Amino acid sequence: MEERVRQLFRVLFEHYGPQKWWPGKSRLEIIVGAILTQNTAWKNVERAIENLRNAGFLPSSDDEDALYYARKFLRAGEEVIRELIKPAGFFNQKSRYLLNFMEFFVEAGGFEGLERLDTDTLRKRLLSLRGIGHETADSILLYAFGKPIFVVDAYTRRVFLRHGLPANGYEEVRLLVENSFRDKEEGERVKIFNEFHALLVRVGKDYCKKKNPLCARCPLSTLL
DNA sequence: CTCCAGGGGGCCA
DNA sequence: TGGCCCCATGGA
Repeated sequence: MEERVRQLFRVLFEHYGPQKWWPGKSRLEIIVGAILTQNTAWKNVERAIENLRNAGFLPSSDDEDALYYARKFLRAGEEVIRELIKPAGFFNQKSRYLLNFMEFFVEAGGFEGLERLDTDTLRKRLLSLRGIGHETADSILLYAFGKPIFVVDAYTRRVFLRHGLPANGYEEVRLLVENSFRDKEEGERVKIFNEFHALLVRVGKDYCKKKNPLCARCPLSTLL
């Protein structure tokens, strides 16, 4: 089973190459994007992020102080944020989710404070926030904090199901992938999980839509 | 017109 | 846990 997981990764990486995820100019922007992209096309998230940037709510790089921008969210309030993120949909919920996170972020002392926590504690703190479920929490851990956590999404489940791997329980799937690379160094696993998730999204978009299960042209078809 | 996208919460059994 | 409904915009 674990060998099959490693095969999936190998074939995808050899076919597509590095995906350069997560797109974003700063860690705070990555987190904002992770919340905005919930059940939403990335194209629409880009518009919302562009609106936020033009309004001065996002750092232009990690050299800037993320706490300054988080406080700016809190000062602005729901109404302002809601209008800016409208293109990303679900704006009534997501504006609250963003402010929820920013409040948590400021109280925790920003990245500096959160980095003092061990990964398991940080994961639990994130999951306790309204609007941050398993996938969003793990996306933040992997792409904004560089933790060796694999992100399970709908595409992962479709591909795994098609290839006879467990695809139901979130934790079951996540731990299967993480265990499949446990012999690697932590830094190497971060790179692998980063690419693996992005590659699964890529192959899913190309060949594994909801109404279009994997067709014969899928690069993974050779493994079936 | 319908379907769906880089989900999550609430409710129910 | 597992199923269902709601949330909302914009592209295909």
